[in-house]
Amino acid sequence: MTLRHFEILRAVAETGNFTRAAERLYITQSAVSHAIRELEERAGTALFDRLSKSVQLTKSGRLLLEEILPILASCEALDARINFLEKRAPLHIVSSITIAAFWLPKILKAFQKDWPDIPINVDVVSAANAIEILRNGKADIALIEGAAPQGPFISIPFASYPLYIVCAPDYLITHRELTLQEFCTEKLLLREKGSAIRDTLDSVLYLAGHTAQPVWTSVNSLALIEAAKAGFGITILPDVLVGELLSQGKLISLSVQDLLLKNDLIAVHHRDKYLTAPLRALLFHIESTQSLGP
Amino acid sequence: MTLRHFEILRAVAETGNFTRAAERLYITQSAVSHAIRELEERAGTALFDRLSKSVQLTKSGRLLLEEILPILASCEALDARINFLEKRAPLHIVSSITIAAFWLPKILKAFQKDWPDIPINVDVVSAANAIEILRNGKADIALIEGAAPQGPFISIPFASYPLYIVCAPDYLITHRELTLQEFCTEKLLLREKGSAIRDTLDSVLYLAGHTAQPVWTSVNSLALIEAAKAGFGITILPDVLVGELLSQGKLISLSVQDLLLKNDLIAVHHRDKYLTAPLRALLFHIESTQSLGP
DNA sequence: AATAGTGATTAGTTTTACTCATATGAGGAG
DNA sequence: CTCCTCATATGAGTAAAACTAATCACTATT
Repeated sequence: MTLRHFEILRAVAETGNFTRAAERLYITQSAVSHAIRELEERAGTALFDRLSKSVQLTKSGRLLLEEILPILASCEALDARINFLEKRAPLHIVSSITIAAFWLPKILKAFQKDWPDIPINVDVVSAANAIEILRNGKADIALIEGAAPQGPFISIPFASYPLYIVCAPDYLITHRELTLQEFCTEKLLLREKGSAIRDTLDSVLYLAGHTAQPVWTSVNSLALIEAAKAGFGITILPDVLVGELLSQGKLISLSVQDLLLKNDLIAVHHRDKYLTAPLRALLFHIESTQSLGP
Repeated sequence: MTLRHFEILRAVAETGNFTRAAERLYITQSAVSHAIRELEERAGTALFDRLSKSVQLTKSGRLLLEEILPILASCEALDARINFLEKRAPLHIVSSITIAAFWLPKILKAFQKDWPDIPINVDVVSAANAIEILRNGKADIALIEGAAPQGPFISIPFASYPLYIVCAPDYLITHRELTLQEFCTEKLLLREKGSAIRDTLDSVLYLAGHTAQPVWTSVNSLALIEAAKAGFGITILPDVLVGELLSQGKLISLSVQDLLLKNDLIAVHHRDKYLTAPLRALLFHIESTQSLGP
């Protein structure tokens, strides 16, 4: 009992004639005869009465036909859509806050011009969570800041942004060029551990034998900006967030010896996960993003 | 894209493992691998991500699986019922009035003991109509009285009943044994042309050079009985209808030289129509009916 | 009686589905 | 680090299935 048998049964029922059913299916009458007989043997009863000039469904045949018609219809509908499976599968993106705010909108706008029908799902999470979600296969791609993660992943750097070490103009400070050691003794307003900026800072300090002991920790960069503006201390933030404040003179920029001044953005996907055409297109748009980035 | 591919896809999705899917289906892992690849080539995208120890449906794979599950379920439900197609197909019987009233109840009761689930449909029609319905394939079997019909039919005589020529005791008549000619000059109360009794009578008279000119014609034998009881004339009726009245003396029996005294009952079916098991059983019960008949 | 139109049958061929044997690759254990 | 286990992939060969070609048998029509 295959779909083929069902197709042949339907053709015979519709033409009332083995020979014409065969012509419609581009096979020989003999093949039709075989197929119907196999079905009849399987059913244990005749499906057609053979009249002299035509065949006619028996009651059993009619019952069977009624059952197979919807099955055939489903399969044919499926067959028509199977080429477009990818176009109906949603893309799941996890992204850091900053990338989601400043890069992702442009990327997705460009992507959706090419693939307007792909549903897109964005989750904003920390870098560490992003990788975990990727590992579990719950997302197709992660856009994070910082270093390429260990594990079964493929990382593609696609942009970077400068970081500024800033404080309020009235924040009391001896010089605008600090050593690492001096920096560590200042009042530091920092992002939480696990965030790209903080992790990079911590590792640089660790290698130099220092430790940052922030007076203020926040998961939200905007809170750090406000704290810095109010003169509570020194913070490190992306140019996209503080560029305008610097030019307005509401914050001033410091420099610290040997301290990183930029953050890398990377797109990460699971090594073993198949790249669908839409996903490849998305990656292409991400890679083309460097020039768009601030 | 065959049902087999769908079965394999489902097995892999459920086990998350080509090898175990193969074991479940009693085929080799290689066959599973081939089948999945064919589906993936057809779909133009991966359906499973190959992880190191297992495989996992991609989003496209999940979409496809959702579509094929109901199809597979329908096919399996069908497969379970296909053996019993005959048991769901109704039998369509056409029958003459007399047979329907006096023989059919016993026959159907016996039949339904063996095949309790077969729906049965009885239409009571004239003999001529019965054959026409049979010719069009609208009925499976006809139970009629009279001669075997011409055409692509198989007729099985299964019983016969005596006919009585009767009139009221007070009906004025010279003798109780009439010649054909005398009979024709009496007031005749007869069934309509096309009925078994009338057709047989007419043909006997025609061969002897006579014609019946009834004073009363009815499609309903009971009306003829009442007319005869009231002394309107002579009628010819089956023993099952008049036997009791004769023994009560409300009607008396006459004899007519060379005139038929019995009617044959035959079961007729179309030569080209397949005999299902239930239909064969019904025919068997009909043939066993002789002894049951009155 | 000849003929046209139909399905059935059977032997042979092509195609498909599957197996067998082997390659390949990722993890984990010694 | 190498070897072993546990996976899938691949390719050649085989068995099974589907199909073809040729012919038969039957019915109805001319």
